[in-house]
Amino acid sequence: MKKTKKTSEPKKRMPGRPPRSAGEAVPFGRAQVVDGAMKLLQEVGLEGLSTRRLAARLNVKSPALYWHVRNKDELLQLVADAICAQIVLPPRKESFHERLKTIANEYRRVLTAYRDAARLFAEQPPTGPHRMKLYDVAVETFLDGGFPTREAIAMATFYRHYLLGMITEEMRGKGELRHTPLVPAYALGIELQQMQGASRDYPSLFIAAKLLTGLQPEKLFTAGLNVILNGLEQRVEELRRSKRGRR
Amino acid sequence: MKKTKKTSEPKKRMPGRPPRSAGEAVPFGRAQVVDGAMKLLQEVGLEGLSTRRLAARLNVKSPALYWHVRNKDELLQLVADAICAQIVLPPRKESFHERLKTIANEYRRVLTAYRDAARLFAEQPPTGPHRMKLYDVAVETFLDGGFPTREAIAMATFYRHYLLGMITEEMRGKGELRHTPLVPAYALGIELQQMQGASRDYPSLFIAAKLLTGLQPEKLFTAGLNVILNGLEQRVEELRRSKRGRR
DNA sequence: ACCTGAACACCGTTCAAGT
DNA sequence: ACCTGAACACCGTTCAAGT
Repeated sequence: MKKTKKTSEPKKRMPGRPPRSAGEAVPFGRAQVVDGAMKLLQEVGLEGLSTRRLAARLNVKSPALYWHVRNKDELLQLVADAICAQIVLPPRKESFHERLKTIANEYRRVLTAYRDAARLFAEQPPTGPHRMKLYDVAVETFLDGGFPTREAIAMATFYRHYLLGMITEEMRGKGELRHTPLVPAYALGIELQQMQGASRDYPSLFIAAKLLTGLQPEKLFTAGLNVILNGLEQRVEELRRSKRGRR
Repeated sequence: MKKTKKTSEPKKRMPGRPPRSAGEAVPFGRAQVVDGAMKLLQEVGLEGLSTRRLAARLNVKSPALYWHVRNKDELLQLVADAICAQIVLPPRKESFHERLKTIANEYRRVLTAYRDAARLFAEQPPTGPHRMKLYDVAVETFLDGGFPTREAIAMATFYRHYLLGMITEEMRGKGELRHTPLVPAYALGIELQQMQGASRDYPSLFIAAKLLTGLQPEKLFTAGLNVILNGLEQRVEELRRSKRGRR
């Protein structure tokens, strides 16, 4: 996808290319567009990220973007892939369990660093070289773990959803989102507190709402992570047993 | 939320209300708006569901909607809640394991019946009485399972994300989405097949891409479900042990 | 090769005005 | 109480035209 087809991109600086003369306009390529989009994302969030705003930020009229990028969707995928590029993949020699753990922690490390990144990842399919490589490594891990192919790809996908879900939840109420009107989880809690009849209609939720502050994200993340890792480990053993039984 | 505050709604048919005379315009309330939105959702999907289209569908000018509904967001939440209303909650007497299982199966049963429902649920926070009740029951289940409050609400949330993730994936390529250009999972697979170098760059993914057809959704769903259920069960026992150890 | 001007077909929402 | 007309401030995208 990087070196194959994709949108026409300024040629890779071929030998005979004329050197840029002194007062020429700032070079402006796909990289700057993506970079600008990432910064804009940080500032205004996923909702606020529009092609027109991005153009304005780059001191350019909005149709200009369409020279560098097919459409908004491709732009978002490029942004997601650029973020994903920072994820460090686990070496294959690590164990099944360890590999999944480092994938999880890396996911979290990188996605919590960018505003709305988890939501972006959830919305955009894993196109783009880095995301596909990550996907590939995940599938490989499950294959190495003994999962049959179909199940391996399913598990890699479910695992991804689970991680994104945990990270999304962790990001609610976090700094980056505080400008947003009111973050759902907290809003829910506050609403519940004010809502007469809440303690009758939603007793457990009402109890929980009181504890919405003072959450310790990492702790919950590892708790959640252990749940799925243990579940997967159990499945691995199950598969191993059934294999051994067959021969 | 139903009987408390919320947007002004045609009064609950007070005693002295004048009966509707013969040739009067079709009664038109919030219920019809939500109903129309659900039908429109089925036809055009989440992307296509705009307030203006909905208005047109109801033979009304778009500002008219704002009498019945605060804004588009509230409308979407109402739609989500209406769908959620069909989920049958497990009785409390069932075991932890059983309750989570029926929640999962009900989720799947209902959400696969509506186009883009899983995505709608993932995007919209669980406001609305039915979704909150469901949330409440989930938290209750985890509390009954022995989870401390903070962990209970976290697990209920993670569990929800996991289920929505599985259902979302199952819906890719399904009938309702076939009109859509090309569904990501399949598109990915097809692209991979055509992509030269794919077998080198993404070997595991490439292998898996060949098997993207012929998936058996229910099978994968239960496989995925068992993973998380086993993981949770293990955590329950862990909590039980540590409790017993403390006294 | 890269950008602008002008335009198209849409959005969500507000608000005064009608009935 | 409920709806319309007119308008506002936005969208994403195309396409001929400029340089």
